[in-house]
Amino acid sequence: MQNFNKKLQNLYQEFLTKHDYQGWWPIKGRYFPKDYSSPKNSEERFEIIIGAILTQNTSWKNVEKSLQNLYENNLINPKAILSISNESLSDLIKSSGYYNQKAKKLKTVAEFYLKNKNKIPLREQLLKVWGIGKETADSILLYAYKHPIFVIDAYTENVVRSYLNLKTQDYDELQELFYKTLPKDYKLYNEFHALIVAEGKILNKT
DNA sequence: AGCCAGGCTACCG
DNA sequence: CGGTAGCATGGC
Repeated sequence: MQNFNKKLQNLYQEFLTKHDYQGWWPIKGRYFPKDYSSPKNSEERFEIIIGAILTQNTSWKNVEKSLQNLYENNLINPKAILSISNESLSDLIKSSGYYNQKAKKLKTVAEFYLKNKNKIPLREQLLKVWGIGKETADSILLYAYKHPIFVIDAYTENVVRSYLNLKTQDYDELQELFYKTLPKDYKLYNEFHALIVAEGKILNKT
């Protein structure tokens, strides 16, 4: 077990050397390596939340195009999202796929965001929102609210399996692994998850 | 020309 | 309950 902890901690350094700082979460298409200050305001926070929805089972490349469309129409704020029709909204986010579902999800999230204005959401509250599951909730808590929450995704499962020879697919179990092993530091969790994605992308091709 | 991407919901047995 | 079809575009 001690050995396992050490392996996981070493993996962070290893990936950092290999991939360098990732600069997550991107704001307006730009990454800021080694800068963990975003979101700097409410608009950036809402942009991250929108991105977290749009990227569900979808490559970030496709999401960027949708976000660009939303900027151009001044839609990176909850009130604007709520005032546009479902048809127009889904049209703007078409490149992200599942656009009918996601248009609805964006509205549900916008409503939640307005209702809890200036409040930090709890994980259990986020999970009750239609369209937000564990990974999206955790991404929002980590990247939009800087909470020390470790995000688990398909890449994480893959990386843990190939580097640590652990083959669980259970979200909670995987998450617990990281909590038991790493200090609760949101910058560390931010970088580590981004590095796992960088590594996971390579892993899938080989 | 398939297969997959920074998942989630609804429904099935 | 656990398992899975459906959602849908763009890139490789």
